[in-house]
Amino acid sequence: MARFTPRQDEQEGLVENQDIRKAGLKVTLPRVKILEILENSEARHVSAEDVYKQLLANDEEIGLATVYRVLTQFEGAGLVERHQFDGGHSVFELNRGTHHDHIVCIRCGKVEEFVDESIEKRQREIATEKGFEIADHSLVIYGECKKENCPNLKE
Amino acid sequence: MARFTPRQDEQEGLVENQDIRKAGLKVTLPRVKILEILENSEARHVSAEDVYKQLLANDEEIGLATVYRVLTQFEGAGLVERHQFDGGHSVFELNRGTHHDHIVCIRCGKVEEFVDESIEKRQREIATEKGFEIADHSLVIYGECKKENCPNLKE
DNA sequence: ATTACAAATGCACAAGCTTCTCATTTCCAC
DNA sequence: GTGGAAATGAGAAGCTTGTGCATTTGTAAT
Ligand SMILES: [Mn+2]
Ligand SMILES: [Mn+2]
Ligand SMILES: [Zn+2]
Ligand SMILES: [Zn+2]
Repeated sequence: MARFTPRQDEQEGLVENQDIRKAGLKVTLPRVKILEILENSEARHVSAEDVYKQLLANDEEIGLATVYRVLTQFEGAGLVERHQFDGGHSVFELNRGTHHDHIVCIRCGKVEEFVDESIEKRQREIATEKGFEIADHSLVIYGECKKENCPNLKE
Repeated sequence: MARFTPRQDEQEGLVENQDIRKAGLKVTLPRVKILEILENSEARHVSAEDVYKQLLANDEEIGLATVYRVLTQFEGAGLVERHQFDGGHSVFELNRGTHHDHIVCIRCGKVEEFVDESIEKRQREIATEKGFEIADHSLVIYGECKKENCPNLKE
């Protein structure tokens, strides 16, 4: 009966297992579960602690150290991106292949995304002017979202 | 002879003592020394640890906790600005009253500054589009500075 | 100059986030 | 199925930043 049992990744129709392999990493249960959480989580931008708490809620016995290790490896492999919004701790999001910047509500923490080609272009020009070979950039706008939408302002 | 002894701050021709007072803070030796370091330090952008090490080098007996406390108070008073470049720890710089953004060399850590009004304007427009009341923003370009200038690339 | 008291400091300690250590377990090529 | 390298879990440790408290310092009024 074992002969016709499909492998788990085929069974569940997941594409991410191949992504993990492509990154040169062994396909382990923690890595698969963490990737699932990144895919399915309500919030697109999550901290390591957020991922860990989700794992606990799903009764997965995965250590916090592993979460940090795996997220860092996924970052190195280009599977996820790490951001450092003000406040010190990192947040991660699945790399969907399209660059974007962020606007964050300083009251409720909501994160929205945007792309502006004219800003991108000016950044490239500035780097060139300064003699820098640009590798990356981080643009975060901080503000207060609309009062009627902001969960931290119901008075 | 004491009658005609000028106060120390007049004696040294420093303007910052008044700035500290204007912020509603007592003019204490640690605060004066820390402000001096921010004014005179070679690097415009320094970490709390950098400031602390400078103090030690100057034989000042000022605790690291005081450095953090004072820098945070100066930030609150608008005397200094705090930035969170990638890497986890904060860097501080004297507030010279003019907003600017930063471009950082990922090899040697060098920081240069720039202002681009078209980027500033687009940011304001994007915030408005998204229904955010803009409070602040952080734009950092990461790249590699010119090889002949980069101290971490002499081969 | 002395006094008087709130404010600030230094030290030790603690919090919060992240990384490391290492014994044990898991994946995977054979 | 087995072997062995790679990965994990649990906890300790590291790093930056903040706090509690006894002591010192700055300030303004004597
Ligand atoms: Mn995003
Ligand atoms: Mn600057
Ligand atoms: Zn909000
Ligand atoms: Zn450089």
